[in-house]
Amino acid sequence: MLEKNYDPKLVENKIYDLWERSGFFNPDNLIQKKNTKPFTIIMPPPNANGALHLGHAVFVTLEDILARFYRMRGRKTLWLPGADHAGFETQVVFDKKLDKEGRNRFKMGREELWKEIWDFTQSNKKIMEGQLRKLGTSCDWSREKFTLDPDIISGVYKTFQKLYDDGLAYRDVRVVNWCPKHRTALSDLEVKYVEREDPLYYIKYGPLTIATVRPETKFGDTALAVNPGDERYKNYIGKTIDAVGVLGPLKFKVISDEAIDPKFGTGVVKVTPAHDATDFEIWQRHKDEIAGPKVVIDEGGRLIGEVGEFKGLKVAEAREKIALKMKEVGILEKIEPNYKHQIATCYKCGSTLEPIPKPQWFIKMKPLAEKAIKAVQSGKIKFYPDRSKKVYFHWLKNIKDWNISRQIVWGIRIPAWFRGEEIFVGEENPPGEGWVQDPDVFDTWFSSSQWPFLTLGYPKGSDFKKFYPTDVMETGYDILFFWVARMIMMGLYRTGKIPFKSVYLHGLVRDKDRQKMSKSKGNVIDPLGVAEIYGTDAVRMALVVGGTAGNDIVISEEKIRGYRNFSTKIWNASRFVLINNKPEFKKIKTKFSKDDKKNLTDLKKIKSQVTKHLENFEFHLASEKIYHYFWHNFADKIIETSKPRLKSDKVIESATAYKLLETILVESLKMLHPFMPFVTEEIYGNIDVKNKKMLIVTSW
RNA sequence: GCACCCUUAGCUCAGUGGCAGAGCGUUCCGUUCACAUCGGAAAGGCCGCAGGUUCGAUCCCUGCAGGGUGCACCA
Repeated sequence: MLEKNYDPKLVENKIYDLWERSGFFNPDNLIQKKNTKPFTIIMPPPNANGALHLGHAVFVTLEDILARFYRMRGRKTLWLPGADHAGFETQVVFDKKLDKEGRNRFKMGREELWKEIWDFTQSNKKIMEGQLRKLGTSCDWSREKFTLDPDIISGVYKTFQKLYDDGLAYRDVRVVNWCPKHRTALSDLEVKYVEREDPLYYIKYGPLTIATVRPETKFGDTALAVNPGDERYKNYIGKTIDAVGVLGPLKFKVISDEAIDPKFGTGVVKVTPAHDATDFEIWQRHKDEIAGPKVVIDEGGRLIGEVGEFKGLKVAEAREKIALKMKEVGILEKIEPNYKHQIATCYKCGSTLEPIPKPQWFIKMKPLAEKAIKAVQSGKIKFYPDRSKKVYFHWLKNIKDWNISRQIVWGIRIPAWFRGEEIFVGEENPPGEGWVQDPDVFDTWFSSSQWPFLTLGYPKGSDFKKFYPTDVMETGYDILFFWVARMIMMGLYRTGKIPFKSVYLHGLVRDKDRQKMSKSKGNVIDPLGVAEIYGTDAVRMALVVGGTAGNDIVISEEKIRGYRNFSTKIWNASRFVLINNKPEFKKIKTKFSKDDKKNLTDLKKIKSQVTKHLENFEFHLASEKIYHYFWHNFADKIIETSKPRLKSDKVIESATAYKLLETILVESLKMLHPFMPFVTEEIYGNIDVKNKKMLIVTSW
């Protein structure tokens, strides 16, 4: 019999243990219903570098709803959990930790650093696994993967080798997005553009004047450029002009290039191939005429090379001093003080990125992107919300090659070796002497892009044959490009098949004033903390109701409290039903009245609506419907009107009333189970029904 | 600059080509009843603005305004 009050603390751990020991999280222990296929979700592996936050609770809830729903519908359900080593992200977290301890990764050996981060992630991973359990995650722990498992690394190597052999992975020197603080290159997606006001300097180059916000790069200039159609400068094209530099006289060739916008500034540009990506490309088009990259800024953002007295200065300081000097020399024409422009910054630390030339590994994206576009256009992969595919197309149609080299230790080391001009790529060490391995590691997202098929043991694993393509990829819209698009590209490339049939994108979690949650604002809700107070079921419900695909999710403690009240309601209504059961009812043949039958028809209707909504990933509609039905139909009306009947002297009357309530209760618990698994399983365990199994595997 | 989204009750959000919805909040009433972690009731709306399509538009189309997000970029 149910206790007077529902206490999640007493119930949740016990129920989770029961589920876990039952083996039902593992599809191998489930019975497949006829004419159905397995149902597969690969969990977005949380980063093993910190505690779970509400964003994790969102994906756990939505995916757990799907897993439980399809499991109850008789499909062999695999929800495969994992953890991500999260290369750069973890490196940054660990850097901060080292900083607090007064240490620095640049002063540590590779092995030593690796070992420490390994231990750090392993202990985080363990904590995270416990937290996932607390949230009710019904995933198959026996298949859990880590992105640095040997088989995963081996698979990543094979993919890289295939890309290399197919000419899709190549090594090249490019001006890359360089973070001087973290001392690594970043992909274009990891660049955050912020608006800033800076002085715009107009500088004389002999007879011509250029405008720039970066006078400190002028030591790296190798030419001047104008638009070929610009009448003003027609006579200069191809000529070499004499100019006064801050360190003495200079000569520059004037070239013409379409990339120059005649309407901007003076229409003349200094070409600095080493420190500007566009200028680098201009140089590549004019290799015969002008000199290439002349590096004058180093990896730490300090001036180096032929920079005279400015050597060793940081960029910002050098800029001011150079401006003064230019004024002295008489080549500073004017300064526009508040020029508004966008600057590239590191998405993690906000440092201004320094474009510098570096040899890196790139992936040629166009051919991969075309197939990924087709897979969605043809409808093989569906997006929820549908509109997000427009964003997906837009990105893929304008995609640039992907820099996958990172100059950090934490990650999968690139399996490439160099010997002079020779390059060797392969899983095994190269034959012969004198090879040096690339010290760089892969961008984490490179390995993540292969997650769905590698976790299933591609190409030979039986799981791959059974569970691939997976059914749903459920993740946040903020990683549509980082992860989802790349998984589609790499899945198609490696396996020839789509990695998943549906993509469901949830939004960011915001507080009740629509603010993003952040530690500095002090509005962070710890999912485990509120689950401890109000119960996991309440937190899950609060995350689901009112949240639609692709839109941000608003949550507050009040809302969670509201759904705590709902679990109380479920508990008490169930308790009422169960205390009205009598042993003799079993023998009574009940006869439902007209009203009873109508109630049962209504129940059926609700059930089919909830089913439809879940099939369509309309979690908010399904949860609202069942919430409303249980509270305002079942508890408020059906239970209330049955009270006199339950007290009736005629056993057939009371037995029928009871039977009706029990029937509706059982069906309601089933419908509620995916959303609120703990309280429903606990109550179900106290109901005396025929051939009872655990609710988690009771037929929907 | 280009793209995408949003604008509905005090707040946060659902929703539909046919009388406008929920939660929270507010106000009032109610505790020997499964439940005060509750029940009952009420107040509260030009569905952003202007056109168009339609018998009928909050919903579909066009334009505008305000807000948000993404992508790109001119030195």
